[in-house]
Amino acid sequence: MGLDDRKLAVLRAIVEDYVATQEPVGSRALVERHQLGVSPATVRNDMAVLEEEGYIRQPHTSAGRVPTDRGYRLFVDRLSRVKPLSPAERRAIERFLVGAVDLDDVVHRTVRLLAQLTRQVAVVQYPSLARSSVRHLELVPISTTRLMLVMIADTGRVEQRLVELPAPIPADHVTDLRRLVNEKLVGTRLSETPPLVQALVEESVPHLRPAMTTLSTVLLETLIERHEERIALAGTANLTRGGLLDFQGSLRPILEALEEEVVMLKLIGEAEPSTTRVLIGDENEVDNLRAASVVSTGYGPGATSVGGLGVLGPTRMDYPGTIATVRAVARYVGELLAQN
Amino acid sequence: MGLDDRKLAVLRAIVEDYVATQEPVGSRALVERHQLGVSPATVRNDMAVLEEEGYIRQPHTSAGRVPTDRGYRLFVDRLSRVKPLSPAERRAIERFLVGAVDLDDVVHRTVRLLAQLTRQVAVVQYPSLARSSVRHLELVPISTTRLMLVMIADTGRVEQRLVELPAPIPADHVTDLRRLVNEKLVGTRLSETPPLVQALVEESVPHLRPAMTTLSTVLLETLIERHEERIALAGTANLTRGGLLDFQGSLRPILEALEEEVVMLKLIGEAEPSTTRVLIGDENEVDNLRAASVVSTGYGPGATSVGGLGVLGPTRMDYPGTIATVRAVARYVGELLAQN
DNA sequence: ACTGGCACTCGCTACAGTCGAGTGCCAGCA
DNA sequence: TGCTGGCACTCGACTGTAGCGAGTGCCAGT
Repeated sequence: MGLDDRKLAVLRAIVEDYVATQEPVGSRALVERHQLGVSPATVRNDMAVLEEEGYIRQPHTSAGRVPTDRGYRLFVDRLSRVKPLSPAERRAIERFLVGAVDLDDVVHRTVRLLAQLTRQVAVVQYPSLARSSVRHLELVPISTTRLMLVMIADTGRVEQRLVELPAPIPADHVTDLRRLVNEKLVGTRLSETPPLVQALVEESVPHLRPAMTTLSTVLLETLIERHEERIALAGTANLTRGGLLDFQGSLRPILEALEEEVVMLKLIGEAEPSTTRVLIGDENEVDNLRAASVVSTGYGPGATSVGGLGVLGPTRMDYPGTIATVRAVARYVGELLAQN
Repeated sequence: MGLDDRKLAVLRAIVEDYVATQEPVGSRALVERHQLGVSPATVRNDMAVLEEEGYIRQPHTSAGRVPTDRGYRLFVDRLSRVKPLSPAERRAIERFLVGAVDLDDVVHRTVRLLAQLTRQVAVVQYPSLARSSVRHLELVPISTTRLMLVMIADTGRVEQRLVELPAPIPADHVTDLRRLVNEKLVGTRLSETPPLVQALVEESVPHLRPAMTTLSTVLLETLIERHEERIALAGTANLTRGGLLDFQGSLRPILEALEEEVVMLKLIGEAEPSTTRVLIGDENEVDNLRAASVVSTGYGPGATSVGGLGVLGPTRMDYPGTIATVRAVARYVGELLAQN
């Protein structure tokens, strides 16, 4: 059953009105506020079809219509017109991101900016270690049997781990270790590192071997295998806008999901910079987020993504605006990273 | 006007019952559930006095009594009996904190543990840089005009900053710089560092001077002056327990306050490890938190605190239990830090 | 000084009635 | 065939009333 142009226009109008007013929209109001050129009765007929097809529904018999998840999906895919950012927004983005002193700062500023512009919850993934390469490895002696291993990645991420050595080790051995690991590993992607680390242990001279073995274990286990992904959150207070109407009355499941880093990573950590992913309500695999929508994309210095970012909000959100903002912010962050 | 022992016992009973049931408590219920040895009528007289003195109040004329902030204060100061941790809780704390791989991990585990045990929002401040001393400074060349400065503090904190040099600098100069700053600064407290950094610039040989000047600026401005404090949060979903009855219906102000790092730092970043601070409702200077209570303390490897931690919840909280848990967690974290 | 008894208050719930927004359907018209 | 105006109908939201019951304050009695 095809939907003709007018029916699509009706759906678009319903989505736009409902997003704006947060109230079920009736046929009369619709023809008043949009130039549809037909009477309310005609609109009602169209609405009946749209409802039959599952794009809209009635909360109660005597109420107006509300888009369903499927309706939003159609809207996003075929009906929404791109909404260019306002100059003010562009300026806000630029102003916000200059002057960041380090990666942490970049990520924090970004996530706050995104929350502020979209007025929703923002999530930013730190540049993924798996997609970073090693810029430098530093070994700092803490005691004779303890080293602090600091890894600096080309994305600016810095990770540190405590290494408990099996036996005391003199300072010049530490220097040797440092030289060796840097020679072998600098410049390699972390995801390709394991065989190199393995080789490092096997090739090492006997007196360094025990220390090198422990060091490699730490490297492999805590940095590479369970590659430590991280995220930053902001704007949770925005969940309370629309006073409990969104999210069917309880923020609890949303707040719980937001605290699960693994869940959030899965949500935002997939897309390439060029694509924007929109997950609407039910499409979400996380049960706790069945009442929410997520708009996410990747960011990176070039065409490949080093991390994801996005926002989470009620299914009743301004998709075109949100998508535009998420894209713009991701692009700016990518440029910022490219400068380093 | 003095409150005799029985009136205090009545207040204690009211607080305990209200905290447990979340419902205004009447005179009949009180005598049934506590061994007060008097009749409801007598309790009513006592209640009238307590109300006159501002320790309890009636939500409506025909309802039971509810403690006021002042009532909770009296309860916390004079009436609560210390509640020892259950063995299960002790075990949970130990289990949770072993196996942390680095400081970030310690902080994250701690904040989650605290949220889980108290079933409220937990806040943990990272060890304050101002109260840390320098363990090592590393300079990693990014390009000929860019260095990454990595500072490792004795508390395990690692901070990095990008340094844009005024002119290209050869590799051996970087080595010199690294040696110089480490010689002068390792072991000093960050709060005492400024004159040393100043001296470093003045004493440096001419060909290092420009680079050293920039480096010192970064050190002073971004690490020392606005000493970067950080916090970790967990358990925001716990705010939704007690379904909107706490926090007078809106989580918004609470969520907003939680996102303001400055606010949270002020709340939890004061006390010494030995003392526990309890701020009840109105006592809170932050307007957004007038409906909440905060229990906080300091933690550190020794007797002085390097950071604060605490929990935030409704004024109607289990103070004795929360205080005990916060103290215990702080002690364990202190021990953990002392081991490094 | 405490207690039992009693009148009183007032929030909560249930129920009935009204209002109005919005619908579905149908006959008529281009 | 497709659109429109008209009309009966539905049902949620709101209002007002009444009864219930938890809880209180007060008072006279022990």
